[in-house]
Amino acid sequence: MRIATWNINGIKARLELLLRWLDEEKPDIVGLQEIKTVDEGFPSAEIEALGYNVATHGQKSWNGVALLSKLPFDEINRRLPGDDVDEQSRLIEGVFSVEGAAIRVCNIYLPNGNPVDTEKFPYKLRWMDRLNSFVEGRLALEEPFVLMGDFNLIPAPIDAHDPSAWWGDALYRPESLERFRTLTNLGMSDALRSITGEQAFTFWDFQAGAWRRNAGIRIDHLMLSPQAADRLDDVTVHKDVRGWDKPSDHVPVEGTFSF
DNA sequence: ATGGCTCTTTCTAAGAGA
Repeated sequence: MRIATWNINGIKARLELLLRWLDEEKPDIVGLQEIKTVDEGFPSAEIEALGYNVATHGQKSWNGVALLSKLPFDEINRRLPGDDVDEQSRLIEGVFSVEGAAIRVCNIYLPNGNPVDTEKFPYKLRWMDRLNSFVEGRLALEEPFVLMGDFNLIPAPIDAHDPSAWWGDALYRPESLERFRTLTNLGMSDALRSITGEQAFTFWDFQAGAWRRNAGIRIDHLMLSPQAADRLDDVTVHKDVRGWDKPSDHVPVEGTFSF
């Protein structure tokens, strides 16, 4: 089974790109972030025509996440628990049956957190604290659990073309990295880093010739419970998609699993 | 090499992204 995450940066502007990639790669489960539309505006019919079931957690203008799956959904969960007044649509989770067992796939769009001297940074940190509490509960289920998405987090110096340029940025601040380490310490492993020590970027800014200069960062991740990590065979970063017409600034990251 | 994009909106300029 192949499970992918992709920040699509606006589904309306990116539908042709998504359909082409789905048609070429035919992944089993895809988590999209930044769909930037309400649920009613999501082009489900075109995606269902390629054989996918679709679940969305949309929001007007900003944020918004979706799950696409060739397998039927046994369960769908929306919203990150822990703050009843948080209006931002940043989490959708699906449960699927494979070989008689449950596989849980949670798709997130973690807050960016910039600028750090505004309310956006403490919101990011609180969101990460809530996420870690949520993950603790999921790990107690002892299931194959994939937590994937745009984490807006650079895990280590190797994950940026120029780490020093990110010093002080919410994606690389000590407070953000500390909370990401907590996620790892709870038992979630970084799929790509468990496969390779090589540098691999997932985002290149639209500005300043970042793609041409390969001035990227790695912020899109698949984090795995022990039961999912045991079944991981490979991780592929679909870097070529960044060079397609009207690309997103992020590319798909896909894990291949033996279930 | 300090270069400067692309999305959204009861748009037409401004906020957000990272």
